[in-house]
Amino acid sequence: MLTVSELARVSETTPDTVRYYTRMGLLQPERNESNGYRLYQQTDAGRLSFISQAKKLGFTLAEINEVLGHAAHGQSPCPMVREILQRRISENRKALESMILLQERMEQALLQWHDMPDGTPDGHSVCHLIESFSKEFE
Amino acid sequence: MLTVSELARVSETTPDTVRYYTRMGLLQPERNESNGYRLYQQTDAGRLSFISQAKKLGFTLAEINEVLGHAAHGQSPCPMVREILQRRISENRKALESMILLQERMEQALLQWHDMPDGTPDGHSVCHLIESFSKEFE
DNA sequence: TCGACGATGACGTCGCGTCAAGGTAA
DNA sequence: ATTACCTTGACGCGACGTCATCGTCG
Repeated sequence: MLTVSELARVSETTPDTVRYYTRMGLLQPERNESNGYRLYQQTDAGRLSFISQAKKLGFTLAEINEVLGHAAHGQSPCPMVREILQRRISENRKALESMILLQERMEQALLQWHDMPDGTPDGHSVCHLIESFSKEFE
Repeated sequence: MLTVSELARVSETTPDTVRYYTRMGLLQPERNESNGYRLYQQTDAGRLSFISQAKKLGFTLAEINEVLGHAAHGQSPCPMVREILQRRISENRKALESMILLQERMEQALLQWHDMPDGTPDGHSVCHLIESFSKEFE
């Protein structure tokens, strides 16, 4: 039986994270009745490593929790796992595209600003760099 | 003088967002003393459009607030604006790289799983798809 | 006795969205 | 009287991190 920080150590994570996963229901330790300490089994280390692998594949904790729940009922979680990954891939593709657009906008702005002077704010303008750049889109 | 939703309409945003920006100090409306309603000036529409342009350039609301603060003191916010954008560009580059790595991991996993059957969970395994994939890294 | 560990609970991150309970305007 | 608007305040998101205050272990 392992305490929070023992489990954290063998799993290369932090006690705070172990407590957080426990709060979210991903780990269900027993309790030492005399002092209330959480007590984990050796198999929880495997569970934790499963969790971090799934996170590396882009799964959210809520999704991992579902997967673990299905597995605990003896049902194969594999079809669900495939679906989640499909969904995450298309979501991520969209997010990537908009981040790339942002990056291009930012780099283009810096380039444009290269030869522009700084200005002093007046009633009409806050920062002409940003304002001039915004007119590109109109 | 404009109410929240009037300002929201001319600025193509929502009343909730206007109230949020106000709460964050980005807008400082007067108040109608008789009913407490927020009252914005026409120039706040320009301020709001400045805010959304800056957001499109990757600025956070906190940063925009700083920029507006400098401008209000008559100081040129332009040098700060250049620095922030530089910083944001390198941060974004790192984020992009890790998202691309994630995307590659996810796509590789789906490919590998294509010819693998679903499994039933036992004591040693939750979902062999995820577990088999994790072994790639060891 | 002391320092490292444990517990719970609450609050911070970011940019809003949403909900409730009520007052106001036309 | 109805409906659309306004107010404040609180809570939700995701995945923890951190802090306070306290009890426990070796």
